[in-house]
Amino acid sequence: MKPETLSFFDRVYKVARLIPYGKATSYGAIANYLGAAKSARMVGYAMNSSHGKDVPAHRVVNRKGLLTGKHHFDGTNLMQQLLESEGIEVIENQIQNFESVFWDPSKEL
DNA sequence: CGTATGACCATTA
DNA sequence: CTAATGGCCATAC
Repeated sequence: MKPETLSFFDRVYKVARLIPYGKATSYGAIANYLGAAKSARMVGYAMNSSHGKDVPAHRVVNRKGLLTGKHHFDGTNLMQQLLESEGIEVIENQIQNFESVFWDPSKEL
């Protein structure tokens, strides 16, 4: 019931679903992997549209590991809880040891 | 159709 | 060092 936007969004969703458990990536990393390093915003916007999809948006954060999009989740700390549930330490909406859980599609794939 | 905004990132001043 | 700006694509009004 949603017209196939068929764009970066679809590709972003695919990559987002490829994120392994206990890992997280950044918008720019995905955009870079898609060949649109300057379209990091689109990735974030795609997540916004990912509502109702199998896209683990909680595993996608900004370059600093900051849960910028946590505000878009159901609850206020839902995103943080999900990440912590995966073994990722999150404090004040910021992922600790981010590089430790950073998953770069461009490198892993 | 044109304008404004958005879960960002990198560069330049 | 911090602050400001450009770029990208899609959605909403």
